[in-house]
Amino acid sequence: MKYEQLKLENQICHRLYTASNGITRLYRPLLTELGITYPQYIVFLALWEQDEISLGELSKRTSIDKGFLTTTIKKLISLKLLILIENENDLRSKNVKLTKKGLKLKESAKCIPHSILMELTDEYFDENEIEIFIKVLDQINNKIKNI
Amino acid sequence: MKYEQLKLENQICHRLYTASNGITRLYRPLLTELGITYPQYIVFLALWEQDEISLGELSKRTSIDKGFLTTTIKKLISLKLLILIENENDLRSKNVKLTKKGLKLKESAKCIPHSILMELTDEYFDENEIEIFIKVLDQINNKIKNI
DNA sequence: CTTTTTTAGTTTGTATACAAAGTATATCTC
DNA sequence: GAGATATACTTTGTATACAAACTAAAAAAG
Repeated sequence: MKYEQLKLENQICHRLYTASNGITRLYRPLLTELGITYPQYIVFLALWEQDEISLGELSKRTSIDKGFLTTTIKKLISLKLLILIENENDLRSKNVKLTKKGLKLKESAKCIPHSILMELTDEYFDENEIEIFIKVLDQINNKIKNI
Repeated sequence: MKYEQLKLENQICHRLYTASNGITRLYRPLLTELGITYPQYIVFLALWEQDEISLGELSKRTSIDKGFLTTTIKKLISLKLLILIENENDLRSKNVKLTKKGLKLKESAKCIPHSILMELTDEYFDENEIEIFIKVLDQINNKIKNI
């Protein structure tokens, strides 16, 4: 078959693209309850783990593009969930800091990972296969992280 | 650990999100040469396989939202790669049809899947693991297809 | 056959993704 | 320490993703 490799069915990338979009849709109603969106949630996951990091560092940890991160942070500041703090040692750099409201959100978010897991897995998922799935995702991410 | 499940490192979804965005970035330069974008490429993969299908059918096959598909098709029509044909039996429905130019693009696209594979796999990827990877993606997609 | 409901596609509004150009500060080089 | 270079972040422009409201035609129900 001359064009076998162009068949949609044979594109791992299309499966990945569909799955990623779908998972974001799965999160949407849960996150809407918290008043945030998926990439905003990713920002919070990073900050709940370590607060007061620079925009550059936050971009690295979340893999969210710096340009889009600027927009996202601005939005979260307008929602009183974050503030930006100037770095005295380097006036170009700014640190992101959770407000009390932003920190409190963590309590409401606690149940989200479990809820998502439940929605995804009333069909049987094999533990070992999930492990391999994660391994391959990590290989891909490792391969493309500098692109 | 009370919040262990909120750690970014433990989010399969974030890995998936990063991988999907990264793969799209990987395609970008190759597709730019053809003058198209990633979702446009997905539309072509579907049409090269079967031409003259309705917008609804195309949306189902590509998992591209109908609203966005309307925009995408309009763009591709302006690039003279497609045309829309009225369906005489149902005036609500329209069929998408490749132009000669759109059909010809297939020849230039033929090498893309292999190029992407080469870029991704100068590190070792295990055949069996890829198979499991695809299986899990299919399980996820199957689970969320109606959301 | 008229009314109701469903279906196919479009439009609108908001959020996301990201390349590329721009601004300001810091660091390096001589 | 003045000029060149690099870094941190912002802005701009275009494309993507998608919910929700809308339009028009088809199918179903009465």
